[in-house]
Amino acid sequence: MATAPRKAKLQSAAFQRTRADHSSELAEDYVELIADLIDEKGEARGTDVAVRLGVANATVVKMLKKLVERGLVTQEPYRDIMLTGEGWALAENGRRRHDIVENFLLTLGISAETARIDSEGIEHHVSEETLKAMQRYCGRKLT
Amino acid sequence: MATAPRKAKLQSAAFQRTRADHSSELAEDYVELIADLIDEKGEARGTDVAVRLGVANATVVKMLKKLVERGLVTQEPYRDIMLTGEGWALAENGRRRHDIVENFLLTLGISAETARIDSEGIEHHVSEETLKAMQRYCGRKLT
DNA sequence: TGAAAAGTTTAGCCATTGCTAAACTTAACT
DNA sequence: AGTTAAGTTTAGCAATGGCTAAACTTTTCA
Repeated sequence: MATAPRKAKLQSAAFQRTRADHSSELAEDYVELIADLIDEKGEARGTDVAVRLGVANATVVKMLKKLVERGLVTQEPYRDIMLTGEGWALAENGRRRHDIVENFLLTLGISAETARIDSEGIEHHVSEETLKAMQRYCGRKLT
Repeated sequence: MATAPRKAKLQSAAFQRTRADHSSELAEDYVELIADLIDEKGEARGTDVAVRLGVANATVVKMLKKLVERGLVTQEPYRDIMLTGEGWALAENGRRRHDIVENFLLTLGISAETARIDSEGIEHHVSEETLKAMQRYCGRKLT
């Protein structure tokens, strides 16, 4: 049943990188969404974030505190959410990666819906080298 | 600085799927590694798993309990780790996905090292549709 | 065989990311 | 202005996946 014996592909470094990524992934998802809300509506409010993420209000509040600590977000009590310069930079970078991956999948012939979903999962795990190759494949620079 | 206003790409369903994936990802990484160890050395022992994953022994023990509960692994105290049929199936499927993704990246022209790392991060987030497209692109069936 | 080494398990701790329910602020509407 | 509705925050709980240290088995080898 098993294929021919193979070397274990998983090495501690790769595994740990993947684990560590998860926390920054989350931060990036929040920050990107906040950026989108600001661009869309002119402001980002806790409730909107909660609804878009499918998460409770209280969870957003807690997460925002972490993001403030990390210097990505600023906020005064009961006021709307703002991004720091660093926050914007992170959001822009996330959008860039996302767009490259999604476009690449579409170019590969993936359906729009699947491309959207897969790129969401994938965008945080692609190296710059791979992003470059994807852009090359699409035959255009997206950024 | 921001690109033109855009619709928020992130929808609650996609976000939640990504979150939910993380727990099965972990399970799959453990199970795949156990399968590799069995194929390589004829048996899988806790310490090897811990070393390969860069994680403490106790963490492996705890995780194995979860995997037993999920019906992927069987184990008697102080004995080595075995996979159930379901465990093997999961491992095989993980290997399949991994191989497709890694091969695809190599075909794209990515360096071996980067392909290995990126495919590790990506493999859990690609739909069957995308896997099929990747296989098509490589011009061969890998499984 | 019996002591030391190697490996495994248990116990108890911590951080993260969720949740609900209750308290508090701000905004909105008579 | 005062009441209600909407939005935000706090408090306290739960599950996950880590950790160390100490206890316990098994294996190895003098």
